[in-house]
Amino acid sequence: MADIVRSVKGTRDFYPDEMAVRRWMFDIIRDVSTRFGYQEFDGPCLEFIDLYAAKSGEELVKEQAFVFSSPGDDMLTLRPELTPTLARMVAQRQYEIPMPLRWWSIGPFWRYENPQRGRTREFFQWNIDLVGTEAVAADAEIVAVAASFLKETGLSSDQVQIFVNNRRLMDDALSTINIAKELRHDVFKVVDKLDKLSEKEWRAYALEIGLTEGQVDGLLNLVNDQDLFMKSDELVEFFELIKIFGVEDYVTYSPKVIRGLDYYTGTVFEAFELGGASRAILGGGRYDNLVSDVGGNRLPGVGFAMGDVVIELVLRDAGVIPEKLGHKPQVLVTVFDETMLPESLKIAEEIRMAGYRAAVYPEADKLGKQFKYADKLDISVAVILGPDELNENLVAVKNLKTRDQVTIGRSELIKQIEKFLPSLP
RNA sequence: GUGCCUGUAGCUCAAUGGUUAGAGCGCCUCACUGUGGAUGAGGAGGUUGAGGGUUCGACCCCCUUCAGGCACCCCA
Repeated sequence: MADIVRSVKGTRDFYPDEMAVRRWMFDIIRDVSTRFGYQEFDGPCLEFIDLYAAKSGEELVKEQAFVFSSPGDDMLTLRPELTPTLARMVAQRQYEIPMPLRWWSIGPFWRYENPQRGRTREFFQWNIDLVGTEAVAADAEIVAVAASFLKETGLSSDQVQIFVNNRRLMDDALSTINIAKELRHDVFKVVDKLDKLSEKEWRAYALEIGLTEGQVDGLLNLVNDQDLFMKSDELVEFFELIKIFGVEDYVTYSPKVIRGLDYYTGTVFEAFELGGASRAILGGGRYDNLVSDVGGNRLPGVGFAMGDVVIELVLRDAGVIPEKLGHKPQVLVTVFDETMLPESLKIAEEIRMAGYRAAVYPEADKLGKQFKYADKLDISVAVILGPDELNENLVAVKNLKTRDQVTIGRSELIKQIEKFLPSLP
């Protein structure tokens, strides 16, 4: 055992049970994305480091990306996020792609961080973007997609909420309490920290970046004003539209949501598990310059990203992951002895043609062992074909759940299996 | 990058510094050569993460190192 080469730190093995959960989540993501008219796309997992130098947060590339030189001495990186790739792909065909474009993607990403609960070094991320429009309806649609996903997984609006704010509104509001423009970037960071620090620590942090006591008080009033959104025509319209999308239960205004990243310009939002850990399930917002950094013309858009690790924890905690996932065989065809193997194979093929998942025990062995095997795989039906049955053109079918066994004519086989398999999972 | 905690059988864990490191579960065999979950009997499986030190004696104490977990940082 000690000789088995271990897996790379921060990566995960997906055994069939875990893979089934991942498949289930990804299927919901695909269903929701495509239902809203989004097209799937993907880029390479390897990119030149230059792609990220311009745009992403400094720390993301310098300290959190897997960077290495290729045998040809190119500086490459395993993609830590999708947006720069999306920006490049859009810029390359900026005047060919019909705008606005609706694209979505799910794939692996890598960040060199210390793994802990809810965070790995290799993870999957769902990205979805609506690019080429500044319409508020686009913002509402993207949030509606996020809400629809959460709803579809079985999470209730008591368990999860999407909090929405607007950077422009916050900018105006900060002006009313006389916070200088140069401080905005830092102030956004301060607001972002609000729920992560104690009030005392938070106040100290706010003062440290250069705010006065009066400004800190003003800021506190601001971020506790649940009606602040009424001062923003954009947000008023946004929430009207959210009602029409039918997801208003899942969406709330919050002046505390601001997002750390610099490139957001308008609507910003984050989904949180309520009551549980306060880590964001997904986050996104409106940006004005998707492609200008990679050499395109100004192109506004709105989108969000969701990692698979946190959402899976939330889904697990909420107990909404279905019990029986995956595609184990439904029927095991036993092999009585070596001479019977061809007949068993024939029967299995017959069952498959009828649309059931059937596996043949691959060799002749004690029936008890074969049953035990079926048991461990949670297979519900076994087919037994011995010399007695073969001589009279019969076959025995056993319901492993109820222990009922019947011997019937070969032509009745499928009908009997149907009786024993109540519903297709 | 920083801090804290933990490494003993496949898994979950025991074992005052003192014989040959144990248990439950799991695994294999048999009771049961045409029938599984139960029961009983037997069996396999360990360089106690690795290296060094202290000691008459180390799973236990000390140092180093590796790995894992958690938290900070940052973010999905």
